[in-house]
Amino acid sequence: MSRPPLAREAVLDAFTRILVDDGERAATMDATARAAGVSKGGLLYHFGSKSALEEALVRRLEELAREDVAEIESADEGVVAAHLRSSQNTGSPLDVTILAVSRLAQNGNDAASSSLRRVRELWEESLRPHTRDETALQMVLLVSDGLYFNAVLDLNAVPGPSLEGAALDRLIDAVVTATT
Amino acid sequence: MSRPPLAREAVLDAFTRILVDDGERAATMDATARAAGVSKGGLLYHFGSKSALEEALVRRLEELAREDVAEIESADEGVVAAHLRSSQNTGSPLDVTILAVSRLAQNGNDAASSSLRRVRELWEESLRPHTRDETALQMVLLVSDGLYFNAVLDLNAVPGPSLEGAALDRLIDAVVTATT
DNA sequence: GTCTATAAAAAGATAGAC
DNA sequence: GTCTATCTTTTTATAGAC
Repeated sequence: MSRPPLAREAVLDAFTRILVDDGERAATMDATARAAGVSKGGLLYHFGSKSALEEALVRRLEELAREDVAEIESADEGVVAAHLRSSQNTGSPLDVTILAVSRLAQNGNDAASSSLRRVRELWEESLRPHTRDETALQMVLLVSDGLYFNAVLDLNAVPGPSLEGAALDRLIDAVVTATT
Repeated sequence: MSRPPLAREAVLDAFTRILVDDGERAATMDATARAAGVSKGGLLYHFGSKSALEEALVRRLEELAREDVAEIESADEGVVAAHLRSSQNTGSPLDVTILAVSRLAQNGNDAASSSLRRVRELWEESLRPHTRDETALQMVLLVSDGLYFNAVLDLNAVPGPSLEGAALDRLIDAVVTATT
C-alpha cells in the first residue's frame, strides 16, 4: 500500500468538489489547481493531462465502491435497507465521488460511464441474495438510483421535498416489504 | 399561437441533441450552429447569447411537460403504469428535453434545476390521487427517477441491463401492486 | 435574416527556472 | 516537486456587409 503524495490527493479532492458543486465546465485545471492550493504547473506534475486527472478520479471511485459494498454486507438492519439508506446520504466520500464521476460520464467520458455501470453491478450482486426475485431486485436498484438522481438536483438550486428521517424510514420499510 | 421561425426551432433541436449525445461541454454555439445548418451569426440573431439559448430550452421543457401530464391522465392502463412506461422511453421530445436540461442543471444553471423540480412536482400532483399514500407516491416517483437516471448512463457507453418488454411489464405490475 | 471577419477571454499544455 | 511564463486552440461575442 504505497501512500500517495498529499498534494496529489488534495488535487483529486478539489477536482471532485468543483465537479459536484459547479459542474464539469467549471472544473478546469486552473480552477482545480487554485482550489487545491497548487499552481497549474504543480498539478501537471502529478497529472500530466486533463484525461489523466479524470482517469485517477475514476480509479478512486472503484476503490471506494468496493469498500462500501463490504460495509453494507455486514449491516445490522439488512442489506436492502442499508443500501437504500446509504443512497440518500450525499456527504460520504463515495457519494460525492459517484456524483463527480457521473458529471464526467455525462460529458462523453466513456471510462466514467463504464465505471458507474460496474459500481451498479457490484450493488446488484450484493443485493440479489437478499431480494425475492429479479423484479424485486430491479425495484430496489431503481429506487436507489432515484435517490441519487434527486440528490443531484438538490445540490443545485431548489431543494426538493427530500425525504427526512421518518419519511425515509417509511419508504425503506415499504420497499423492504415489497421486495424481500 | 405564433409560429416560431423554423431556423430557431432547428437551433434548439440541435442544441438538445448535442447536449444529450455529447454533453454540455460539446454543446458550444459553434457546434450547435453547424449541426443546425446555420452560421454562428445566424444563431446569434435568434439567441443573443449562450444563456438566452439555454433559457429558451428550459421554456420548451415546461411546455412539453404540461402536454405530457395531460396525456398520461387519460391513459387506459392507469396513471401510475402509464407514467412508469413513459419514464423508460428515451426517444420522445419530452424525454430528450429533460435529459438536455438536466445537463444544464448539472453545470450550474439554476433555472434549469428549478424547472426540472417543477416538472417533477407536476408528476407528483398527477400521481397523488392514484396512489395509496405518500410513501407509495414517493416510491413511484423514485422508480421513475431511477429509470431516467439509467437512461442517462445507457446513452453513453456500456448499455446496462435495460429492462426489455416483459421485465418492464413485471416491474410496473409490482410497483402498481405495491402502491395503489 | 443570415453571413464573414475579427476581437477578447479562457482553456489545455509546454519549457524551463528554482 | 513546485513555480512562472508563454504558446495554441477554442469559445463567446461584436461589427458590419449582403
